[in-house]
Amino acid sequence: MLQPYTQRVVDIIKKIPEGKVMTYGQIAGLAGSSRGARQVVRILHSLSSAHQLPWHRVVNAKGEIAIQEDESRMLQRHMLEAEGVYIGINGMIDLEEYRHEPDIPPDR
DNA sequence: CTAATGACGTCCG
DNA sequence: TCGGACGCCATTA
Repeated sequence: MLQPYTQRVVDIIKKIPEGKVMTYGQIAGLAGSSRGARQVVRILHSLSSAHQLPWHRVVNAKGEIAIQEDESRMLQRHMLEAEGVYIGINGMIDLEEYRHEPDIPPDR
């Protein structure tokens, strides 16, 4: 069993639809800790492969791909473009257009 | 109990 | 506008 907070983060990430993205801070807030972005990072590191998580739909607050490692960074970019998410010349995604807004409000 | 981790966010010069 | 310092915090060791 996963810890409660971890479980909520996982559930939220799994609900991000194709062609949309969410930021770390946004996910953390919906899970109950608006400043828990770093937990989301840890979760992606430890559970992305085991839980069928669409990790590529998670980007930082600026709309950039957060990962530094080149291989995975390009992979993520391709995955997003394949879903119709256009990434600008500076590596920026237009959050106004692609950010996923769940109907459920943040509980904290 | 403390220390470390981490693909972040925000403030300030 | 940009980069660096610092804050943050659930979870694990």
